[in-house]
Amino acid sequence: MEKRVRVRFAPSPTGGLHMGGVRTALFNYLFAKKHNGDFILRIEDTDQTRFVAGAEQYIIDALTWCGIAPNEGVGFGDGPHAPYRQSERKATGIYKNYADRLIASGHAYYAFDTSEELEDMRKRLEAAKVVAPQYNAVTRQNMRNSLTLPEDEVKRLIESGAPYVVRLKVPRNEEIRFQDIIRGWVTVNSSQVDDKVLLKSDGMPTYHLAHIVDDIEMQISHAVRGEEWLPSAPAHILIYRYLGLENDMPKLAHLPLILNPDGHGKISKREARFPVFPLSWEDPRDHVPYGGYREAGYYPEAFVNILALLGWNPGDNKEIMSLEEMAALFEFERVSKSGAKFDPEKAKWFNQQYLKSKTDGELAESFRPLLKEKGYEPDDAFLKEYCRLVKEKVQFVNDFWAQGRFIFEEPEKLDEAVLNKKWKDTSAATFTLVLNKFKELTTWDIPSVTACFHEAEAVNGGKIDMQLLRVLVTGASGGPQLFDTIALMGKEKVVARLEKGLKWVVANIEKK
RNA sequence: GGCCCGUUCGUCUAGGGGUUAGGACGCAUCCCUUUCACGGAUGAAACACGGGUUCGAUUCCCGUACGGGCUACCA
Repeated sequence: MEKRVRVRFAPSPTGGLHMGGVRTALFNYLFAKKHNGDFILRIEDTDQTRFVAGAEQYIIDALTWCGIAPNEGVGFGDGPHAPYRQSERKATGIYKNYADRLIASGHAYYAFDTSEELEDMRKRLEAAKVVAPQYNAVTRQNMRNSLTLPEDEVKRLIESGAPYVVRLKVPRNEEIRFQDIIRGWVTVNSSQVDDKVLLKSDGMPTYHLAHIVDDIEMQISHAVRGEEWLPSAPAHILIYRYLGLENDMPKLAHLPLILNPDGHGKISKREARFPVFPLSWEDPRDHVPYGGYREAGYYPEAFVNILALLGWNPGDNKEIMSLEEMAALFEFERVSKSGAKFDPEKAKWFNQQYLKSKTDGELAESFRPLLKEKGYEPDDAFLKEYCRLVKEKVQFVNDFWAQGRFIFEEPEKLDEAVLNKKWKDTSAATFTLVLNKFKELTTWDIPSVTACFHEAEAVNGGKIDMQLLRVLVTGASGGPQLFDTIALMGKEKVVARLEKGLKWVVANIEKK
């Protein structure tokens, strides 16, 4: 019988969760949803030296914002396997129990080497031109551990409280073969694997031991994680094997990494010219602030959509998909093996697609608070119309203000490039005519304003340059639909702008 | 350096022994438009290289190159 699908996202709270981590969480989420399984959040806080206050809450907030909340685990309600924080699980003695089992069966051992002794070993090996210095089947013979020390000495050391670690006893030369759902068969020789530390001298398990114990205990069916774990997977296979759990271990899926669009390597928060965090993040240690996708104006649906298509696709050409649609289509067989460079331009396009699908009312509601910050609180009808005009021009609600700011505030200057290019000796008379026509107008709406302009053209005896009118009224060479904008601004404002603009242009622009 | 993983337009990717190698972003041109966009159409743009296997390879195999990851009592 197939195991119930239970997957976990297991970050360590060492900082803000970046977009790569979110994507790992997302794939876990999609897979769980597709199979009506469980999605668990487990916090892997076994490294006390790297613990960062607030990081755990950030992870919870980020997953929530993205709409991919786990249904079990830290921050999302305890399930049958509580606690879900490894530091708390350690208190139950669970990790030590498993380590003891490995020691009892002869697959793990105590090591008493100090960090200086380890350092010396590495130096010695490097001096001897050993390419990959490591604590392994060969070098452990010369170190202080329970395999080299007499039994009573080991006993004495432990009883005296001497610090020790527990290491995995990796065989010297053995082919380790395992299957990855995404990559197929992977083979590594055990000579490439070092005697990994399982239990640290502070009693905490390392990732290698802890995640295996927890995946077994929590009955995880699939371990989905980043490609950076591929090299240590053989060691993990060995641990499962020595524990007699190879048949119960989760299936493995190593996700390709998200790469920097320019430059090299995986995405780094320092050099990126785009947000790398879902939510803004400030590390309490150095107080360097980083912007987030939320603050940049991305819709969570868009953000998650972008991420999903970085390394996965449904097989047809569909790109805009809801979480539900993606979950229905998701499978690891369609996850690519190679890393994907993130394209910030395409990310913006995705957001634009989502923005275009919103109603004017929805847009008005999301723009209202931003506008209030600027000191303006127009009525609903005005705001909706504003959004209708401006939405076709932008990718983010955050840009709504800049796009139509001139409607609220007088422009500081008029676009001189356009004026210099197009202003003619007859222009002043032409636009005075337009101004006067506008002044006479009693009904001020889109059809009336449009008709009024056409009347002016009739009197003028020819087309009147709309871009010049645009500059005179709005200051800019481009912007939303002109007549619609003029109608929205109201007669008083338009007339005043036109008068003032005309005066300024006559005094400052050279005629053609 | 060693080990592991990878390599289709600039980017994300579809495809897969015989295809005009498809789509999307971006870019260019045109159409729509008396302004600005949206939209529509079109175009430029890719199978890393060298050997095999085969009637035939971009697709399978092997090398090389390039890219990425790992190489801690970090995850």
